[in-house]
Amino acid sequence: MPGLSNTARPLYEKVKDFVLDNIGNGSWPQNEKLPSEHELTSSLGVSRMTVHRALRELTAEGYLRRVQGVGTFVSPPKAQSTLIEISNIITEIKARGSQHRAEVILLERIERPDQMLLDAFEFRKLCPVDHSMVVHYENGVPVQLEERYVNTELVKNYLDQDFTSIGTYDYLQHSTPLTEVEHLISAIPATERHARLLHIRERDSCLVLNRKTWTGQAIATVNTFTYVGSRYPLGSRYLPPKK
Amino acid sequence: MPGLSNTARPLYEKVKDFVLDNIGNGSWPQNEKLPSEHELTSSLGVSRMTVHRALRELTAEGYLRRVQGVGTFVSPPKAQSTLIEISNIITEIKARGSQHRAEVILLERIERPDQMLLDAFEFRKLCPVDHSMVVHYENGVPVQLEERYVNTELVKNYLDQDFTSIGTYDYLQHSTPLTEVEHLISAIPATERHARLLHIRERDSCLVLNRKTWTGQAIATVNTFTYVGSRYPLGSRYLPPKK
DNA sequence: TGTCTATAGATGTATAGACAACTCTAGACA
DNA sequence: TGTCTAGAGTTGTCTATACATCTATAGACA
Repeated sequence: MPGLSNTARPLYEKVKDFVLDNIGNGSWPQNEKLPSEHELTSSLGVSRMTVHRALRELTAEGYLRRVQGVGTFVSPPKAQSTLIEISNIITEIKARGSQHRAEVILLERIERPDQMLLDAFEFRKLCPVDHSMVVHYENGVPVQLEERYVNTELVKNYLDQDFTSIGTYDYLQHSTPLTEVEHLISAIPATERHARLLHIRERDSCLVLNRKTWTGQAIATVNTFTYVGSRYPLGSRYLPPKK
Repeated sequence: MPGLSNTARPLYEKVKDFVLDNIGNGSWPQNEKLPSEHELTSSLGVSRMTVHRALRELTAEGYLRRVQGVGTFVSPPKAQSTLIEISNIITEIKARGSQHRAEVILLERIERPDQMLLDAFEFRKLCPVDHSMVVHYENGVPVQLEERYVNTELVKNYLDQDFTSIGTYDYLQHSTPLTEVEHLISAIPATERHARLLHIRERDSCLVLNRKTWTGQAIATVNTFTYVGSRYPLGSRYLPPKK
């Protein structure tokens, strides 16, 4: 019982607090070897399974590193690699209390993709591609140009959906759950077309989020989102799980 | 034993696979109520703790939603909000096999910050700020301008560290573990200074990652990274935990 | 000196059982 | 009819125990 707080939390949470405290106040510096599960079990007066669960979760959260047969160690502090959450623009606009509207600029089927598209899809054999462009407005102001290319072999009836109301991913998620995703964020100067659609000047800076989706071997979609930089930055906030 | 794979994985992993399979092939659609732990226990022939661990981890990973006293349900598919990992540029350059070099452009102490700085730090009382600018090179090509403002009250001896070799965060992490972080990604046109330091043209598009760090109430740092968009995009790849 | 092996010690997984906490509902009761 | 209550069902936590698996090392042995 020495060291464990007496608030009404589960025991394994108290053990986690105990460990985080020791890391936080410097008692257990980086790469320090923790007491073994057995030692913690007897010194804290809880069962080994409880200690084990606490240490396992802290490991999953990045605070500890465990090596079977050796021991448990304090990990170097994280957040030198940090997570950012990219959310669906429709839900985000609504979450901000703004009004959302979408406008379909283009819907077409490309029967014979050019070389650039073929490369992007890593095609082995030729296959038609569906192409869509949608502009999203927040309170009447255009904030995002969304461009999608979809492999027709993998997603049927892509062009039939309602592009103005459905979430970016919802359609694909329903048809093919558990896919792989690749993201790439970059900055580009606005082309003449960008400028016209987003009400900005040519060569203004745009934030581009490129998203590729896989199912098995073949690539199903390439989505490109162009955000107007200053109007719509991507953001996130990380709060450590410390209570 | 019906339904569990026979590869050499731990049992709770097999149970997770079993659940993910049923979600993936549509047997258990969105919001479907899963069999209770007791039912899974007897139908799969494993103990309840094993089932419980599998379901708990799948819940933490976002696949399930559990309500005490009611049951377990299939969550709507995730990845409409997706995670991106931002890594330290030094380690990333080295991971790509390139050579890294950094050049200190400026080191100064601002005794009386102007209004813009005061706002960024949300200062209550006046306090000097340390300011640094470093350019990072990959194989001799400038790829990033790193600008930091540090509250001197919270981080002592900031200007004494070796800016060219130490990781972006390492120093701060050592002195103050378990901090809060806020990120903002945006795109801006290069100023004359950017253009000169990064060997690009004025008004070229730059990717900006703004990072604020907090310890308790006061803000410790505001970091600004300017990536040259096309040369150094931010990226990530998400692979579902399916084996 | 070098190599192999047995072993201690650590973490990883699995089980059975018990109790706690929460939700919903059928049925008692006014 | 409306309200309250007891209970069944479900998930959450905790313990005690056992065995598996991995690692490092001390000591036997060539």
